[in-house]
Amino acid sequence: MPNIKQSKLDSLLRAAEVSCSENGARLTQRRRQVLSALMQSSSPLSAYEVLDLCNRSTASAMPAMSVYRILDFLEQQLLVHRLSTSNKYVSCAHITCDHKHFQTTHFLLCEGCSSVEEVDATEEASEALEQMAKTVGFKLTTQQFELSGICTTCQNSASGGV
Amino acid sequence: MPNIKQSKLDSLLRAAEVSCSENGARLTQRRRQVLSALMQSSSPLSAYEVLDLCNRSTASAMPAMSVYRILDFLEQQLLVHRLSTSNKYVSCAHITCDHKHFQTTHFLLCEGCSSVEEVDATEEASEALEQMAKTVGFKLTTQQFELSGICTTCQNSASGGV
DNA sequence: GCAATAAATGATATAATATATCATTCTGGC
DNA sequence: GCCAGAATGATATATTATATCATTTATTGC
Repeated sequence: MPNIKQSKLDSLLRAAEVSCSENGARLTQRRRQVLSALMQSSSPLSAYEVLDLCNRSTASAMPAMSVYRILDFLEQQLLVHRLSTSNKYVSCAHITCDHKHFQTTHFLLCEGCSSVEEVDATEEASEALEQMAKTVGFKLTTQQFELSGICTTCQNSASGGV
Repeated sequence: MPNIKQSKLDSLLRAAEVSCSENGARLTQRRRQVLSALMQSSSPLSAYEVLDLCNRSTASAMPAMSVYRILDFLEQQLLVHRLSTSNKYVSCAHITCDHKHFQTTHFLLCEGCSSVEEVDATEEASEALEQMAKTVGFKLTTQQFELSGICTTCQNSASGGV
Protein backbone atom coordinates (compact mmCIF):
# COMPACT_ATOMS: atom_id res chain seq x y z
CA MET A 1 0.00 0.00 0.00
CA PRO A 2 2.61 2.64 0.87
CA ASN A 3 4.14 2.53 -2.58
CA ILE A 4 5.59 5.95 -2.07
CA LYS A 5 8.76 6.98 -0.28
CA GLN A 6 8.53 8.92 2.94
CA SER A 7 10.74 11.65 1.51
CA LYS A 8 8.44 11.96 -1.48
CA LEU A 9 5.39 12.12 0.73
CA ASP A 10 6.99 14.81 2.86
CA SER A 11 7.80 16.98 -0.10
CA LEU A 12 4.29 16.58 -1.47
CA LEU A 13 2.78 17.59 1.82
CA ARG A 14 5.08 20.58 2.06
CA ALA A 15 4.08 21.67 -1.43
CA ALA A 16 0.43 21.25 -0.50
CA GLU A 17 0.93 23.38 2.57
CA VAL A 18 2.51 26.15 0.55
CA SER A 19 -0.31 25.93 -1.97
CA CYS A 20 -2.88 26.29 0.79
CA SER A 21 -1.25 29.26 2.45
CA GLU A 22 -1.07 31.01 -0.92
CA ASN A 23 -4.86 30.81 -0.93
CA GLY A 24 -5.11 32.00 2.65
CA ALA A 25 -6.10 28.51 3.78
CA ARG A 26 -4.53 26.20 6.30
CA LEU A 27 -3.45 22.61 5.94
CA THR A 28 -4.38 21.44 9.42
CA GLN A 29 -3.41 18.19 11.04
CA ARG A 30 -6.65 16.49 10.07
CA ARG A 31 -6.48 17.75 6.53
CA ARG A 32 -2.90 16.62 6.25
CA GLN A 33 -3.96 13.22 7.53
CA VAL A 34 -6.64 12.85 4.86
CA LEU A 35 -4.44 14.14 2.08
CA SER A 36 -1.63 11.89 3.19
CA ALA A 37 -3.88 8.84 3.04
CA LEU A 38 -4.79 9.64 -0.54
CA MET A 39 -1.22 10.35 -1.53
CA GLN A 40 -0.09 7.00 -0.21
CA SER A 41 -2.79 5.05 -1.99
CA SER A 42 -2.11 3.61 -5.40
CA SER A 43 -5.79 3.74 -6.27
CA PRO A 44 -8.74 6.05 -5.69
CA LEU A 45 -10.41 5.85 -2.29
CA SER A 46 -13.97 6.34 -1.19
CA ALA A 47 -14.67 8.69 1.70
CA TYR A 48 -15.11 5.79 4.06
CA GLU A 49 -11.95 4.10 2.84
CA VAL A 50 -10.10 7.30 3.63
CA LEU A 51 -11.76 7.30 7.02
CA ASP A 52 -10.60 3.75 7.74
CA LEU A 53 -7.06 4.55 6.76
CA CYS A 54 -7.01 7.65 8.94
CA ASN A 55 -8.39 5.79 11.91
CA ARG A 56 -5.84 3.05 11.46
CA SER A 57 -2.95 5.47 11.62
CA THR A 58 -3.94 7.46 14.67
CA ALA A 59 -5.36 7.02 18.11
CA SER A 60 -8.08 9.68 17.98
CA ALA A 61 -10.95 8.53 15.81
CA MET A 62 -12.09 10.88 13.08
CA PRO A 63 -15.82 11.21 12.47
CA ALA A 64 -17.08 10.47 8.96
CA MET A 65 -18.45 13.97 8.77
CA SER A 66 -14.95 15.39 9.01
CA VAL A 67 -13.72 13.29 6.14
CA TYR A 68 -16.42 14.64 3.86
CA ARG A 69 -15.76 18.18 4.96
CA ILE A 70 -12.06 17.81 4.52
CA LEU A 71 -12.38 16.15 1.13
CA ASP A 72 -14.51 19.07 0.02
CA PHE A 73 -11.89 21.46 1.27
CA LEU A 74 -9.04 19.63 -0.43
CA GLU A 75 -11.01 19.50 -3.64
CA GLN A 76 -11.56 23.23 -3.56
CA GLN A 77 -7.84 23.68 -3.06
CA LEU A 78 -7.31 21.43 -6.09
CA LEU A 79 -5.21 19.12 -3.96
CA VAL A 80 -7.50 16.19 -4.62
CA HIS A 81 -9.91 15.31 -7.39
CA ARG A 82 -13.21 13.58 -7.11
CA LEU A 83 -13.90 10.87 -9.65
CA SER A 84 -17.60 11.07 -10.24
CA THR A 85 -17.88 7.75 -12.05
CA SER A 86 -16.82 5.91 -8.91
CA ASN A 87 -17.46 8.44 -6.16
CA LYS A 88 -13.84 8.19 -5.12
CA TYR A 89 -10.98 10.54 -4.58
CA VAL A 90 -7.38 10.81 -5.78
CA SER A 91 -4.68 13.25 -4.83
CA CYS A 92 -3.77 15.67 -7.56
CA ALA A 93 -0.83 14.68 -9.73
CA HIS A 94 0.25 18.29 -10.09
CA ILE A 95 1.00 19.15 -6.52
CA THR A 96 4.75 19.37 -6.89
CA CYS A 97 5.01 20.95 -10.32
CA ASP A 98 3.29 24.24 -11.06
CA HIS A 99 0.06 22.88 -9.64
CA LYS A 100 -2.10 24.46 -12.25
CA HIS A 101 -4.88 22.99 -14.30
CA PHE A 102 -4.58 24.90 -17.50
CA GLN A 103 -6.81 22.73 -19.59
CA THR A 104 -9.25 19.92 -19.26
CA THR A 105 -8.01 17.01 -17.21
CA HIS A 106 -8.46 13.39 -18.16
CA PHE A 107 -8.30 10.56 -15.71
CA LEU A 108 -7.34 7.20 -17.14
CA LEU A 109 -8.66 4.50 -14.87
CA CYS A 110 -7.10 1.06 -15.16
CA GLU A 111 -9.62 -1.74 -14.93
CA GLY A 112 -6.88 -4.15 -14.00
CA CYS A 113 -5.10 -2.56 -11.06
CA SER A 114 -7.40 0.41 -10.37
CA SER A 115 -4.53 2.83 -10.76
CA VAL A 116 -5.22 6.29 -12.10
CA GLU A 117 -3.23 8.39 -14.52
CA GLU A 118 -3.98 12.10 -14.61
CA VAL A 119 -3.22 13.68 -17.96
CA ASP A 120 -3.94 16.99 -19.61
CA ALA A 121 -6.18 17.00 -22.64
CA THR A 122 -4.51 17.24 -26.02
CA GLU A 123 -5.57 19.96 -28.42
CA GLU A 124 -6.89 17.34 -30.79
CA ALA A 125 -9.05 15.62 -28.22
CA SER A 126 -10.52 18.86 -26.90
CA GLU A 127 -11.29 20.13 -30.36
CA ALA A 128 -12.78 16.87 -31.56
CA LEU A 129 -15.09 16.70 -28.56
CA GLU A 130 -16.11 20.32 -28.87
CA GLN A 131 -16.80 19.85 -32.54
CA MET A 132 -18.87 16.76 -31.86
CA ALA A 133 -20.97 18.60 -29.29
CA LYS A 134 -21.33 21.54 -31.61
CA THR A 135 -23.08 19.48 -34.25
CA VAL A 136 -26.04 19.12 -31.89
CA GLY A 137 -25.75 22.67 -30.61
CA PHE A 138 -24.07 21.90 -27.31
CA LYS A 139 -21.48 24.15 -25.75
CA LEU A 140 -19.20 22.06 -23.56
CA THR A 141 -18.15 23.10 -20.10
CA THR A 142 -16.81 19.81 -18.81
CA GLN A 143 -13.38 20.18 -17.31
CA GLN A 144 -12.87 16.59 -16.38
CA PHE A 145 -13.18 13.26 -18.17
CA GLU A 146 -12.89 9.80 -16.77
CA LEU A 147 -11.86 7.10 -19.19
CA SER A 148 -11.56 3.41 -18.44
CA GLY A 149 -8.95 1.17 -19.94
CA ILE A 150 -5.91 -0.97 -19.27
CA CYS A 151 -2.61 0.50 -18.19
CA THR A 152 0.76 -0.52 -19.60
CA THR A 153 1.65 -2.71 -16.67
CA CYS A 154 -1.58 -4.67 -16.83
CA GLN A 155 -1.36 -5.03 -20.59
CA ASN A 156 2.00 -6.68 -20.17
CA SER A 157 0.99 -9.00 -17.37
CA ALA A 158 -1.43 -11.56 -18.73
CA SER A 159 -3.16 -11.95 -15.39
CA GLY A 160 -4.29 -8.36 -15.42
CA GLY A 161 -3.59 -7.68 -11.77
CA VAL A 162 -0.63 -5.98 -10.11
CA MET B 1 -43.25 16.55 -17.34
CA PRO B 2 -45.01 14.39 -19.93
CA ASN B 3 -43.38 16.18 -22.82
CA ILE B 4 -43.98 13.22 -25.05
CA LYS B 5 -47.09 12.24 -26.94
CA GLN B 6 -49.01 9.14 -25.93
CA SER B 7 -48.72 7.75 -29.45
CA LYS B 8 -44.97 8.23 -29.38
CA LEU B 9 -44.73 6.56 -25.99
CA ASP B 10 -46.77 3.63 -27.22
CA SER B 11 -44.59 3.07 -30.24
CA LEU B 12 -41.46 3.29 -28.12
CA LEU B 13 -42.82 0.72 -25.72
CA ARG B 14 -43.82 -1.55 -28.56
CA ALA B 15 -40.34 -1.31 -30.04
CA ALA B 16 -38.87 -2.08 -26.62
CA GLU B 17 -41.06 -5.11 -26.31
CA VAL B 18 -39.93 -6.43 -29.68
CA SER B 19 -36.32 -5.80 -28.74
CA CYS B 20 -36.76 -7.77 -25.53
CA SER B 21 -38.41 -10.74 -27.16
CA GLU B 22 -35.63 -10.89 -29.74
CA ASN B 23 -33.33 -11.51 -26.78
CA GLY B 24 -35.64 -14.07 -25.27
CA ALA B 25 -36.58 -11.65 -22.51
CA ARG B 26 -39.94 -10.30 -21.46
CA LEU B 27 -41.06 -6.74 -20.98
CA THR B 28 -43.35 -7.31 -18.03
CA GLN B 29 -45.84 -4.87 -16.59
CA ARG B 30 -43.42 -3.66 -13.94
CA ARG B 31 -40.60 -3.28 -16.41
CA ARG B 32 -42.86 -1.42 -18.77
CA GLN B 33 -43.85 0.84 -15.91
CA VAL B 34 -40.24 1.70 -15.09
CA LEU B 35 -39.23 2.16 -18.71
CA SER B 36 -42.27 4.29 -19.33
CA ALA B 37 -41.40 6.58 -16.45
CA LEU B 38 -37.94 7.15 -17.89
CA MET B 39 -39.27 7.67 -21.41
CA GLN B 40 -41.65 10.35 -20.20
CA SER B 41 -39.04 12.22 -18.26
CA SER B 42 -37.17 15.06 -19.90
CA SER B 43 -34.22 14.55 -17.60
CA PRO B 44 -32.36 11.61 -16.04
CA LEU B 45 -33.94 10.07 -12.98
CA SER B 46 -32.46 8.43 -9.92
CA ALA B 47 -33.73 5.01 -8.90
CA TYR B 48 -35.84 6.52 -6.16
CA GLU B 49 -37.22 9.17 -8.46
CA VAL B 50 -38.31 6.40 -10.79
CA LEU B 51 -39.85 4.66 -7.82
CA ASP B 52 -41.83 7.75 -6.86
CA LEU B 53 -43.14 8.17 -10.37
CA CYS B 54 -44.17 4.54 -10.57
CA ASN B 55 -45.93 4.71 -7.25
CA ARG B 56 -47.75 7.84 -8.27
CA SER B 57 -49.18 6.24 -11.36
CA THR B 58 -50.45 2.99 -9.89
CA ALA B 59 -52.22 1.68 -6.89
CA SER B 60 -49.91 -1.20 -5.99
CA ALA B 61 -46.72 0.12 -4.45
CA MET B 62 -43.48 -1.09 -5.95
CA PRO B 63 -40.62 -1.91 -3.59
CA ALA B 64 -37.35 -0.07 -4.12
CA MET B 65 -35.63 -3.39 -4.63
CA SER B 66 -37.70 -4.02 -7.74
CA VAL B 67 -36.73 -0.72 -9.25
CA TYR B 68 -33.06 -1.53 -8.92
CA ARG B 69 -33.56 -4.98 -10.36
CA ILE B 70 -35.61 -3.69 -13.23
CA LEU B 71 -33.20 -0.90 -14.00
CA ASP B 72 -30.42 -3.48 -14.16
CA PHE B 73 -32.50 -5.57 -16.50
CA LEU B 74 -33.36 -2.65 -18.76
CA GLU B 75 -29.74 -1.61 -18.84
CA GLN B 76 -28.69 -5.08 -19.93
CA GLN B 77 -31.28 -4.90 -22.68
CA LEU B 78 -29.78 -1.56 -23.68
CA LEU B 79 -33.16 0.05 -23.23
CA VAL B 80 -31.85 2.44 -20.62
CA HIS B 81 -28.43 3.86 -19.83
CA ARG B 82 -26.96 4.59 -16.47
CA LEU B 83 -25.17 7.91 -16.13
CA SER B 84 -22.40 7.21 -13.69
CA THR B 85 -21.54 10.83 -13.04
CA SER B 86 -24.93 11.40 -11.50
CA ASN B 87 -26.10 7.89 -10.66
CA LYS B 88 -29.18 8.44 -12.76
CA TYR B 89 -30.87 6.72 -15.64
CA VAL B 90 -32.15 7.72 -19.07
CA SER B 91 -34.04 5.74 -21.64
CA CYS B 92 -32.04 4.90 -24.72
CA ALA B 93 -32.41 7.28 -27.64
CA HIS B 94 -32.07 4.44 -30.13
CA ILE B 95 -35.07 2.36 -29.25
CA THR B 96 -37.08 3.08 -32.36
CA CYS B 97 -34.30 3.12 -34.92
CA ASP B 98 -32.01 0.16 -35.36
CA HIS B 99 -31.37 0.13 -31.63
CA LYS B 100 -27.71 -0.66 -31.94
CA HIS B 101 -24.74 0.91 -30.28
CA PHE B 102 -22.10 0.56 -32.91
CA GLN B 103 -19.58 2.89 -31.40
CA THR B 104 -18.89 4.74 -28.23
CA THR B 105 -21.81 6.75 -26.95
CA HIS B 106 -21.56 10.28 -25.60
CA PHE B 107 -24.11 11.82 -23.31
CA LEU B 108 -24.31 15.58 -23.40
CA LEU B 109 -25.76 16.79 -20.13
CA CYS B 110 -27.22 20.27 -20.05
CA GLU B 111 -26.41 22.16 -16.89
CA GLY B 112 -29.30 24.49 -17.51
CA CYS B 113 -32.30 22.24 -18.00
CA SER B 114 -30.81 18.83 -17.14
CA SER B 115 -31.78 17.44 -20.49
CA VAL B 116 -29.62 14.76 -22.07
CA GLU B 117 -28.58 14.31 -25.65
CA GLU B 118 -27.29 10.90 -26.68
CA VAL B 119 -24.88 11.02 -29.58
CA ASP B 120 -22.51 8.59 -31.25
CA ALA B 121 -18.83 9.36 -31.08
CA THR B 122 -17.24 10.88 -34.15
CA GLU B 123 -14.20 9.20 -35.68
CA GLU B 124 -12.12 12.23 -34.81
CA ALA B 125 -13.11 12.25 -31.17
CA SER B 126 -12.53 8.55 -30.71
CA GLU B 127 -9.17 8.67 -32.39
CA ALA B 128 -8.02 11.75 -30.54
CA LEU B 129 -8.89 10.21 -27.19
CA GLU B 130 -7.28 6.91 -28.07
CA GLN B 131 -4.18 8.68 -29.21
CA MET B 132 -4.03 10.72 -26.04
CA ALA B 133 -4.32 7.61 -23.89
CA LYS B 134 -1.72 5.85 -26.00
CA THR B 135 0.94 8.43 -25.15
CA VAL B 136 0.89 7.16 -21.57
CA GLY B 137 0.47 3.54 -22.60
CA PHE B 138 -3.23 3.23 -21.90
CA LYS B 139 -5.55 1.12 -23.99
CA LEU B 140 -9.04 2.56 -23.75
CA THR B 141 -12.10 0.43 -23.22
CA THR B 142 -14.59 3.11 -22.25
CA GLN B 143 -17.77 2.88 -24.22
CA GLN B 144 -19.53 5.78 -22.67
CA PHE B 145 -18.67 9.40 -21.98
CA GLU B 146 -20.63 11.97 -20.06
CA LEU B 147 -19.99 15.56 -20.96
CA SER B 148 -21.48 18.61 -19.30
CA GLY B 149 -22.43 21.75 -21.12
CA ILE B 150 -25.25 24.00 -22.21
CA CYS B 151 -27.81 22.94 -24.78
CA THR B 152 -29.03 25.12 -27.63
CA THR B 153 -32.26 26.07 -25.93
CA CYS B 154 -30.55 27.18 -22.75
CA GLN B 155 -27.89 29.08 -24.68
CA ASN B 156 -30.62 31.10 -26.33
CA SER B 157 -32.61 31.82 -23.20
CA ALA B 158 -30.61 34.18 -21.01
CA SER B 159 -32.09 32.80 -17.83
CA GLY B 160 -30.63 29.39 -18.47
CA GLY B 161 -33.71 27.47 -17.42
CA VAL B 162 -36.37 25.84 -19.56
C1' DG C 1 -1.37 38.50 26.78
C1' DC C 2 -6.33 38.36 26.41
C1' DA C 3 -11.04 38.80 25.11
C1' DA C 4 -13.78 38.66 20.88
C1' DT C 5 -14.42 36.44 16.63
C1' DA C 6 -14.04 33.17 13.12
C1' DA C 7 -12.54 28.68 11.53
C1' DA C 8 -12.26 23.94 12.20
C1' DT C 9 -13.55 19.82 14.26
C1' DG C 10 -16.42 16.66 17.24
C1' DA C 11 -20.64 14.44 18.10
C1' DT C 12 -25.01 12.92 16.91
C1' DA C 13 -28.88 12.17 14.16
C1' DT C 14 -30.82 11.09 10.04
C1' DA C 15 -31.48 11.15 5.02
C1' DA C 16 -30.52 8.94 0.72
C1' DT C 17 -28.82 5.24 -1.90
C1' DA C 18 -27.94 0.41 -2.71
C1' DT C 19 -27.61 -4.61 -1.86
C1' DA C 20 -28.58 -9.30 0.33
C1' DT C 21 -31.81 -12.78 1.18
C1' DC C 22 -35.74 -15.54 1.37
C1' DA C 23 -40.76 -15.99 0.41
C1' DT C 24 -44.33 -15.68 -2.90
C1' DT C 25 -46.40 -15.19 -7.34
C1' DC C 26 -46.44 -15.55 -12.18
C1' DT C 27 -45.36 -17.84 -16.75
C1' DG C 28 -44.60 -21.18 -20.26
C1' DG C 29 -43.80 -26.03 -21.43
C1' DC C 30 -45.16 -30.60 -20.61
C1' DG D 1 -52.95 -29.24 -13.70
C1' DC D 2 -48.08 -29.59 -12.50
C1' DC D 3 -43.43 -28.39 -12.60
C1' DA D 4 -39.27 -25.43 -13.24
C1' DG D 5 -37.61 -21.17 -13.75
C1' DA D 6 -38.33 -16.30 -13.94
C1' DA D 7 -40.02 -12.31 -11.78
C1' DT D 8 -41.59 -9.85 -8.02
C1' DG D 9 -42.67 -8.92 -3.02
C1' DA D 10 -41.14 -8.26 1.50
C1' DT D 11 -37.83 -7.35 4.82
C1' DA D 12 -33.49 -6.38 6.65
C1' DT D 13 -29.41 -4.15 6.45
C1' DA D 14 -25.24 -2.15 4.40
C1' DT D 15 -23.27 1.93 2.39
C1' DT D 16 -22.90 6.64 1.38
C1' DA D 17 -23.88 11.37 2.39
C1' DT D 18 -25.80 15.48 4.70
C1' DA D 19 -27.86 18.45 8.52
C1' DT D 20 -27.19 20.47 12.83
C1' DC D 21 -25.46 22.04 17.04
C1' DA D 22 -21.72 21.81 20.52
C1' DT D 23 -16.94 22.23 21.40
C1' DT D 24 -12.35 23.18 20.49
C1' DT D 25 -8.70 25.61 18.12
C1' DA D 26 -6.68 29.48 15.78
C1' DT D 27 -6.57 34.55 14.56
C1' DT D 28 -7.18 39.38 15.19
C1' DG D 29 -7.57 43.70 17.39
C1' DC D 30 -6.76 45.75 21.46
